[in-house]
Amino acid sequence: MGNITIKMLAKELNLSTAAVSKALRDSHEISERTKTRVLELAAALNYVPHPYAGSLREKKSNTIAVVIPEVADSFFSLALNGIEAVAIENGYHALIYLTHERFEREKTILKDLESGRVDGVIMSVTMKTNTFDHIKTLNKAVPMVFFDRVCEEIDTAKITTNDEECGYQATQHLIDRGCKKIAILSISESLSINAKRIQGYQQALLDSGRQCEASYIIDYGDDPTENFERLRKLFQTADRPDGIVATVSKMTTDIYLVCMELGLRIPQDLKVVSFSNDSTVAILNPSLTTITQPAFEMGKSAASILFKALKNKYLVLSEESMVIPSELIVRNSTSSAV
Amino acid sequence: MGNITIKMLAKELNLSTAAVSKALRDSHEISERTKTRVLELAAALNYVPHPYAGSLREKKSNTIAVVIPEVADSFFSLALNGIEAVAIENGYHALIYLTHERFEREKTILKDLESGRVDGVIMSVTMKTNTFDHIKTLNKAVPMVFFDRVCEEIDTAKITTNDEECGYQATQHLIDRGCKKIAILSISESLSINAKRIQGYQQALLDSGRQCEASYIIDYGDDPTENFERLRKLFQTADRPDGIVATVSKMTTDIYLVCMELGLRIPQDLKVVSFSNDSTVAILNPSLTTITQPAFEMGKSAASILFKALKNKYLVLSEESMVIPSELIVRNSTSSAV
DNA sequence: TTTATTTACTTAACCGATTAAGTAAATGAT
DNA sequence: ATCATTTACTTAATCGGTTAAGTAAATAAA
Repeated sequence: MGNITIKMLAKELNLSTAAVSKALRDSHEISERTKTRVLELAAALNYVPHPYAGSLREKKSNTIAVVIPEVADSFFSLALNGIEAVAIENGYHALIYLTHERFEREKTILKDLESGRVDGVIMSVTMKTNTFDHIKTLNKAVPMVFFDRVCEEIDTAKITTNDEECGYQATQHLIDRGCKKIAILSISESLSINAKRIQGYQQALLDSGRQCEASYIIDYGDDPTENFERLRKLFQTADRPDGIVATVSKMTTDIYLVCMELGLRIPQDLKVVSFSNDSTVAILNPSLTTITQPAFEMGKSAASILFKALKNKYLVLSEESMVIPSELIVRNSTSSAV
Repeated sequence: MGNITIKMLAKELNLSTAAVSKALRDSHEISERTKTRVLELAAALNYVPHPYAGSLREKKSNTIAVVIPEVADSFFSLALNGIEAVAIENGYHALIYLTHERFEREKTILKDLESGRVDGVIMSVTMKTNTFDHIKTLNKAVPMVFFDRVCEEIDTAKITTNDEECGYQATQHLIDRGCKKIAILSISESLSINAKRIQGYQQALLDSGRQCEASYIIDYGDDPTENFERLRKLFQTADRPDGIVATVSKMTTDIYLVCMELGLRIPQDLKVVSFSNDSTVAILNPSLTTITQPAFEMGKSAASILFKALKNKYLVLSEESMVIPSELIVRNSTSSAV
């Protein structure tokens, strides 16, 4: 587009581009008179410096990348809100990349980011990320901060919540409310947060003198119909669970719908706890007991730490990792007596 | 970061940077032997071209900006999904800017975008946008496409849904289900889509021989407590409505909560229709009758049209506007007999 | 055999900004 | 009055690519 450049300002004012550049940056080498002339013309012509010219020269893009699986998910959209807020504060721009849980896409995106397009990367890996060379390669070129779905193999800052403890808490809560057979829905083998939540679940069962039956750990995959069927089957067995932990928000809909279909009552026949950041949980029928993650704060912290690293290149990112606790919010889906 | 550049490849291969550049772009001026040598070294050293260098020369950033009020909102997050999908397909990158409904922020963002940072802009204005100079100025420099919250004053492509018709449909549906006193929650005076929804509401009332009472058009603002209070007051009057249309999703929670608090039963005492793209509406108590917008498709279309314009600079954007209809999905919040 | 053309490069300019180094004029110091 | 310093600029190099224009050598045409 035919935009105003420094060259055009210089010509108009009979100055060199260097003088104009320095005037705009308030250099002591330029007289007040000239500064005023430059600033006035720049304002009049609505001059906006071209960001890529400066970036090239300064080797600094003032841009970060956010690589996440999905944005139509309360957790990630809230986290993105937090990231963006901090980015703006720091005069940075945020490029967003959605992997849609596809490993190949993640690889392609990270490869592109090696180019110098961004100064730093904030990311949450896909459910399927099980090799890490692409991440290691990028991490050599650009500072990275992980949040939520972190990658243990990379030595950098990781913002997580207390997943294992939450798995424990959720399960313990169901035990406290009288559940005997507690199931858990698992999203991905390779995801560390998923593994931790399940570890917490197993520990809670063990601590209360129960056994962990593998058949109560249900895989929840990509295929919605299959997920639904799997739940329906589970809920129709003689040994059907009387308590269930959903490790991600979107599982909740299926649980409620299958219960409606089969005539199972929540919480009388089945008590439900879900990891969720949805604002509608309070008006579900019954309202849903949740483990609510500090999504916004996690995004904010991830971004803050990244900017700290960008300002201080001697910062050791791996020492900046933090764990922000989630909250168990008890509602009616786990009421004991009704 | 110390990345591989064309200069380094050139030195290593005893070639000029021009030769390397041409080899990488498969120019006929370069011999097969040399191309192979270049390509092999580039692959071995994991060369990724610096995007800003090319952008500067080509005056093309391969980046678009998405300016929206919020991302923690089902409509916008789904739309963003659609936009991003099309961007990737076209080899483009998406910069995201959130206005958080703040007019000043919108102005600052648009000003920055005049710089040449992006090749095009997709946007949905804030609730408060009531002057348009900042948009007009940007539109002179960069092609823009509006979606959902469009700006009538700007002559360019606008992707909307049939808002007026939907306001009519929602209201008519409540009339059909026997409602006598129908209220509507309004988000913003200046927002054209809001105005249209309310026009549809008024038309439906008129067409069925009723009067439109101003007291049934409720302003819903920024302050959550105030919104809640206003609803509570409305529902406590002798003349309280027996039907209500929520023009945005987040109002639903308040309606349900106020009803719970006051012991009003949905749908017996109050029937509710909401504009919403939330996936949880089916498991609310009672499940919520919605006008569901084609959010993903709107995002996709907006992006497709923008890229069409980027490929063909003679395209007249204002002729590409389109209206994608929403869908009334009847659920239990508007059941007539119970 | 001589000239024309093609091949396979290199040189140099450019995109828009920044900045180190150079310079002429004005001011200050001795 | 002379040299030193400061002021207020300009020139030129740079970031990492792309490309128009130039060129030497090889091949083809007359």
